[in-house]
Amino acid sequence: MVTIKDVAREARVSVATVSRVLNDSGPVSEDTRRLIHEVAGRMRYVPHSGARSLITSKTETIGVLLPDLYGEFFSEVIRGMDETAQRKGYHLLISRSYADKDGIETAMRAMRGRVDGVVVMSPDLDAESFLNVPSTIPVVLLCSVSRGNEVDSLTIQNCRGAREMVSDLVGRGHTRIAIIKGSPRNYDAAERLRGYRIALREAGIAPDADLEREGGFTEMGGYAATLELLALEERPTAIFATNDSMAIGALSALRESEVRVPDEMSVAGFDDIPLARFMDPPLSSVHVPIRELGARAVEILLHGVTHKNDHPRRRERVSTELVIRRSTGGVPVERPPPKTLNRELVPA
Amino acid sequence: MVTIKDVAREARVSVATVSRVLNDSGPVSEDTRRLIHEVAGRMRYVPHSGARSLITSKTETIGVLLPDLYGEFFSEVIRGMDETAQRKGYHLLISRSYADKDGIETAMRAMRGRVDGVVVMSPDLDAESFLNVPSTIPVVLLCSVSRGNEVDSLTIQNCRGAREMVSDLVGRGHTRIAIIKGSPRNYDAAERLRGYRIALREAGIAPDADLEREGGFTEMGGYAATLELLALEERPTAIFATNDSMAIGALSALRESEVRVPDEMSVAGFDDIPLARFMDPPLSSVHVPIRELGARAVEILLHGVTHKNDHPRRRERVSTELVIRRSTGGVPVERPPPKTLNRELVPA
DNA sequence: GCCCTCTATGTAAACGATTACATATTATGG
DNA sequence: CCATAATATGTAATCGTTTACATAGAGGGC
Repeated sequence: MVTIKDVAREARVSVATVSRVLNDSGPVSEDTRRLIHEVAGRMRYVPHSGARSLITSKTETIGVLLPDLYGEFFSEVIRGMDETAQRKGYHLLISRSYADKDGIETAMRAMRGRVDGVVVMSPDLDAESFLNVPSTIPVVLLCSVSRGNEVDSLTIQNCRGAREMVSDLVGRGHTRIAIIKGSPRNYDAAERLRGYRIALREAGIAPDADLEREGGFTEMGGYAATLELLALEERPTAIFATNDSMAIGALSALRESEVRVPDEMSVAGFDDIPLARFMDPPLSSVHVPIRELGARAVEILLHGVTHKNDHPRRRERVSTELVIRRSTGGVPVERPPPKTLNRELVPA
Repeated sequence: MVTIKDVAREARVSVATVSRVLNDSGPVSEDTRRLIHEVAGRMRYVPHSGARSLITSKTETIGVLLPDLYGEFFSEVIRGMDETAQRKGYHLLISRSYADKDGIETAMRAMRGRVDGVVVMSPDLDAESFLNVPSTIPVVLLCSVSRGNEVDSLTIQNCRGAREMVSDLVGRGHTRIAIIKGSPRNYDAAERLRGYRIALREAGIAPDADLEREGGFTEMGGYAATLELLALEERPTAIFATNDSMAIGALSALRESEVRVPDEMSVAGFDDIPLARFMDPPLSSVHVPIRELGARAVEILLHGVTHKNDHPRRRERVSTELVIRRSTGGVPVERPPPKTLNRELVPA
């Protein structure tokens, strides 16, 4: 592998000069500049990023810690992250970690010296506990509960979104509204459940434990939960799945059971993944700007990076938007999602 | 940030001893070993991976070059890669690159010194041309045409899979079978189209240009292409979409046009993404072991890494399997996918 | 008591870049 | 024509590790 020394030797100059030419730093005569470019090109010299980052202490890489890589939601988040990261000249080092504290800590250790900052997406409720290792590099907590004021955080307006969706169902005459929850240890899931309960209370509808099922955020889970709901003495007339994967599972179960949607049963999801509008019937959902979520997380992180992690901490929450399609009795109109990302600061 | 020197000073030993303890290399007395562990733990010392990899010339990271991060297919591939990579102690550096030669070259340069090998997934037909930069690090070409013998490659049995699916449609009595193609520059797309044409020829069905539409591998593209097909004088009775995203778009268009599936129109996809079986009706598809594909790519790459890229090159192709569900008139039976990955060596 | 072999530790040279500082050359101004 | 400044280049330290080699002491066999 050809190094800067090889280039210097071949061009009969010092490594310093080569470095100066390649980085456009310091004065170099036009002749040597041309010469070195020619030699470097001919020798196919490629700088060793690892070596460079050791001395500059910038890796131009940001780490991403994910709980699991599953489904279109994550695919879109990563896409958003990669887009902005790349635009700002950064790379993405992705690591799926076990959601527990140990897993996160191990992963964080492994990232030392490889990244300039980390986006941690660990919906697990006690995610922040890994912060007893006060990290010197910037961290953005994504979709996680954040208690302390050590790191920046970015979350989804889960509670409000869920509440709006359930209220909308109420407005359409439903009184027996079931929910398919995610894991109780999952922050997003917990917040969406909270929104559901608030909406019911506001509508004066008594909660019913039979109507709260867990689906683990997977299609299969939503499918199974729906079959359970259908087996109830007194069926619900609407199902609010707390993410789209489960809603898709629900639709599948309803079709197999020959329950017509939305005539006999309304179904709503959460996230509004790109697929949602292609479902049968098109799925009502709480729109989350998924890509922008990833993009914004990277932006916040890079702000921390440029300020050497010595900046006032932010706590942001991105807005959701109700998208009513046919699965809850809406009319088939597609409005394009808003161009700008609506977000708000969350008081500590 | 605390370095190995700090630990050495605090423990009153040399850096060499600290290094030996932390890596379990060379003899160290039990006393010093305990001492150093204690000190390192107390000071929260974390080795700087960048510095280490500079001297060991192992980064324990593998690069992944993707054409685009879109949909469940990529999400699953990455998942498969991450699983095996992590199991073998490697990280994933992911980069979405413009599919052209320049883009790949730039991305490859940027990875110098950051990774021990690269999985390049560039379905673009002239992907391998970037190899005029004879890379010294191992490369695995994933889902790309590979002409030379410079690198390992792993592909999908596209042609056979497509051929089997179309033959199956023929066997069910269809003679007007449309195809929704991907980009002609896409290797997978081209091969699937080839399989379709072979199957038609075998069945003695004359090709019909009207029945070949392009959908760009997206839901929207499949949706639009289907509307075009429905507008034809003489409609097809079956649509073979060359990936599931387009098939989902097709189902959506058919439903809106009130064409019943499979009674009036059969629909088949390719890839068999996890969602396929939850469609309405459940989507017949050519099953591709997506996660295993990613996993196997990493395995092949790591084989190259351990052999310092001085190993006989492999050219593998993973088998597909026909999965007939209701969208082409199948009966609703779900068989679990095979546990082991079927693959074969491809002669050069 | 001597030599050899272990074991435990330290010293210093890498790895491949960047960059502060020193030095040599040329240009400018009086 | 000399002092000074500007330009061009080289030297060597540095980043945080690993590791080959050197050294020192302990133990064992003769």
